[in-house]
Amino acid sequence: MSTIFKALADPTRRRILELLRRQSMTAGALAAEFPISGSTMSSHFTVLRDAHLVVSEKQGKTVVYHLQLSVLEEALLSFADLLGLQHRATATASSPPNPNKDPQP
Amino acid sequence: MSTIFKALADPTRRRILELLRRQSMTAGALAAEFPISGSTMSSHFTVLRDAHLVVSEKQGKTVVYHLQLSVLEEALLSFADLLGLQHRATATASSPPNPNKDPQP
DNA sequence: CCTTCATTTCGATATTCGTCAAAATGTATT
DNA sequence: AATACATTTTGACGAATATCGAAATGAAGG
Repeated sequence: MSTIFKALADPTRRRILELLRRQSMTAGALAAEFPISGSTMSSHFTVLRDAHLVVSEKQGKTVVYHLQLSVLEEALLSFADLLGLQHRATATASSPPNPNKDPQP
Repeated sequence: MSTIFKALADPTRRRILELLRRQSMTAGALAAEFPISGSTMSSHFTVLRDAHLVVSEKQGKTVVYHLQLSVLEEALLSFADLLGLQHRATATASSPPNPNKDPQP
């Protein structure tokens, strides 16, 4: 729980998640979106990976990062429960506005 | 946003919120629930106050802390929106299990 | 094989964080 | 006023964090 909130506590990392919701991206493509060094980005990726908010997939020369929306969802939900926040059916795996690949077969 | 997530990133602070949901409590009563010093507790209170997750009310010799559930709710909700998480009617101000005072007149 | 490209790891540094004990500040009560 | 109590502020410390540039690793491609 702390791991997740700690991961969410940094604006760069929240923005990374936001970008990854639209589409999975390579480390390089993500890094290009921020004015910080690649090595710093890499450590942000590590934090997000450790929190299981993203997974990485090596694809030849590059590394693609995927958002794990369900993990975030679960965490937020169980925290909300802890505090007695109401919520009805925080639907799992709702399709993002424009999914990664497979443009609607 | 960062302020809130940062506040939530510490287990002691999350537990404080949890306790305050059941009932508003004085600084001392809260401190008694944790194995850490009063001064440390005080700085946790400051973090929570800065995030507007609690408000403090001076009552004579003591200070009573109140949870601001709506703020937490709003933050979680708008973050969920940002990530496109579904949610239906995260009802505001649902009465806690056993409200602070006024035992059901 | 050697180079190039993508990413991560490694030190290094500055800042923030959680913690404590001691001191300071209020607020009653005597 | 002097004392006692509740809380906060201060100053100190070690651990963790965000950041960088340089070096290391790994995968194609020539």
